[in-house]
Amino acid sequence: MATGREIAQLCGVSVATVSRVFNQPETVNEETRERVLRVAKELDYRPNESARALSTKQSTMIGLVWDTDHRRPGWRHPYLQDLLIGLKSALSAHGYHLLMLATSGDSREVGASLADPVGYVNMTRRHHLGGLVLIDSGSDAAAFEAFAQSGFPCVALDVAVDGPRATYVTSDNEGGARSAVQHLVGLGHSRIATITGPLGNQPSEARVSGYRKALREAGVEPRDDYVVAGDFYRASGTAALHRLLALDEPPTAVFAASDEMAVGALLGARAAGLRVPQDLALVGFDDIEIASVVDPALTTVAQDKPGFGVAAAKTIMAMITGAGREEPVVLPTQLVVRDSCGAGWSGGVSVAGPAGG
Amino acid sequence: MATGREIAQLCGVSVATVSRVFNQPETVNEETRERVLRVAKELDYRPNESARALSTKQSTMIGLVWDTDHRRPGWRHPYLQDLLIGLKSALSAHGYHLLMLATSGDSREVGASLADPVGYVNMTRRHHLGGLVLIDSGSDAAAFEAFAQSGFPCVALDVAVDGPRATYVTSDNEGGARSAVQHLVGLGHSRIATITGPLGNQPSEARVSGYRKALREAGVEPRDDYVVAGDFYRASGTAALHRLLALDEPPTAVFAASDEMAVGALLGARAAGLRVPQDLALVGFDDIEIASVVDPALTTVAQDKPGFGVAAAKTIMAMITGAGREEPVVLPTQLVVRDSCGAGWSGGVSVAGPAGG
DNA sequence: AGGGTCTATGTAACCGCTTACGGTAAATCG
DNA sequence: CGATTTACCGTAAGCGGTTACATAGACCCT
Repeated sequence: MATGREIAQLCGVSVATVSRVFNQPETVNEETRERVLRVAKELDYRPNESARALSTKQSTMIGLVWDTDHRRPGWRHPYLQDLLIGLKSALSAHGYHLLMLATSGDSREVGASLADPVGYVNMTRRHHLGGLVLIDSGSDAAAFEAFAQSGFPCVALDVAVDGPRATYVTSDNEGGARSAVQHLVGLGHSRIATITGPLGNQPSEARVSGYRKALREAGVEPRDDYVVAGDFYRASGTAALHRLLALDEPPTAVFAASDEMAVGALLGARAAGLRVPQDLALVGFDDIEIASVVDPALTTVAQDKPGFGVAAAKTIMAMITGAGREEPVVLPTQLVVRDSCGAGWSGGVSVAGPAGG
Repeated sequence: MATGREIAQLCGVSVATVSRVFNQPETVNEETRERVLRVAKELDYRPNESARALSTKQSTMIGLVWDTDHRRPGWRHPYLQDLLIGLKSALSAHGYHLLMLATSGDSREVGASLADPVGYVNMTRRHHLGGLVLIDSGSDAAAFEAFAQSGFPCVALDVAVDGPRATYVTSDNEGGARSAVQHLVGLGHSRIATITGPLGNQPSEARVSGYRKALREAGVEPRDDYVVAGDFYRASGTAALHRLLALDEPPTAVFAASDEMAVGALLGARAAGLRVPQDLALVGFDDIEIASVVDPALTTVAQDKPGFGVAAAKTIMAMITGAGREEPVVLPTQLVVRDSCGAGWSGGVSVAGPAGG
């Protein structure tokens, strides 16, 4: 591998000049610059990033902290791929790269052990990463929060961390849920239940909140027995639906806080002999791929999937470049009306009277 | 940030000894070692990986080359997440990390321009990566092949590259396809068509080959008009099915080379008024999530998704550690019988006579 | 002509770690 | 008991860049 020194010798200049050619081209004479560039090309020169990082005390890498939650094995991020695409392309534009990190081992605390070679806290310091993008896997919120306080540039996804140089990006979960429930109300439903995500999960809480808000706005008093907790998994959707159907006054519509749970509820409804949407209207959240292929196709609240990645990248870059923190970004959601809610279904909504307290 | 020098001073030893404590602990006196470790812990010391890499001329990072194919926008890898999970965990065990790279810009050739800061060829050299994992995105096969010849440790997924230190991991595509078609034959079908992946794509070719082999083994002569090309996308499955149905003697069963296309075919069949599996049996490939939720649930050939990542990680680590190349690994597939093929369907298979040339 | 600017470049220190080499003292050997 | 090995550790030379500072010439001004 050719080094700067070799180029310098061949060009009859000093290594400093070679370095300048690549870092502050305007400070070097045009003729010299071209000579250096030509020789560099001939030698197929590639600057050594390690040497560079050592000298400048910063790297062009940002860490992506992503773990499959050990407390919820089998859990998959609903749109990791789109997220990565957005993240990667936006970062590339700045010449930055993604290093995949884990919350492994004992590295969960900020004062993580030196021995753990793979935890993100460790890696951040060992590699002088420019910043961190934190994907909430459900169990790391507290550790993320602590890390954010350390003053290191980071942006979390779907968990509202705060810190001197920390911020987050999330969907308008409340608004999304609200529009979903409003849609159901508009179709004539008043007995609307919801299947929530895990307790303590922020998007989950926000969706419940949006659900309640929409109900109140419609003059319907939210009922506690219509709010049943799930965990975003499919099976919990089925279980939750069973509980709802066992109520004295079962709901005529259900808003599930994830598409997976909505599919679970769909399966449960079918097993219970209910037709969707005729006997039970269903709306989900996420707009994962499955939503459009189940039968009936799922009405759902779509998130801006690549937008997450792009927003995260832009925000982290802004924080690396400038000082201070950036404002949190809240991405808009969009209700995608398909078949499971009964809108446009020729048979009409079968139950539901006018809204009334 | 504490440095090795500081530790050395506090301990009254030289930096060389500090370095030894972390790299060749057995060569330093136990008492000294413990003293150094204690001080390191107190100072919350983290070795600077850039300095380390600069000195040793190698990093603990391996590159993951993954692009969404620009020729096929919207294409998603069928199981990227599982792949990443397997890859990451297996790599972590060796203290290695994943750096996400792209085939961007003019970096497609080995002699890529120095100016391009993000292409994988460049990154590999600039960062002294330990090796590369190449995910076939459909259009990079030739570039991968060229790169593999360069002697750099790399393992490609689903594309058979060859080189001094290159190998690949893939599924038993031929065997998988064969078992799918055998199953169809076993159900009494003889007019079995296939919807293939893109021409030139290796897994696609292998699946066609398995299809033909199974047919011949069953004494059925493959017909050219029963082989229609798709591109792995859903829409191409629908289009292909239309063509098949327009034949004088339409098939009674279809093996699609991807689940996406199988779903497309399913939609097409439904639109054409055909019932699946009664009027048309359908088998897919991949076992993506969607496969189990469509109606009827898709019979398909499952790939060992996390196995890809684990195998890739093991292989690349073996090549980094030792010299030379590793043998390609071919992962077994498994036929997952669900409803779309008509097995176990009480109505039985409606068409299909005994196999006959 | 002397002083001040500006431009272009060289000099050399430094970033933090690894490691070849050499030295010292204790242990082992014939 | 002198010679040789062994265990342990320090010295110092890198690794390949960046950059503060110094220098030198060209140019402009009074």
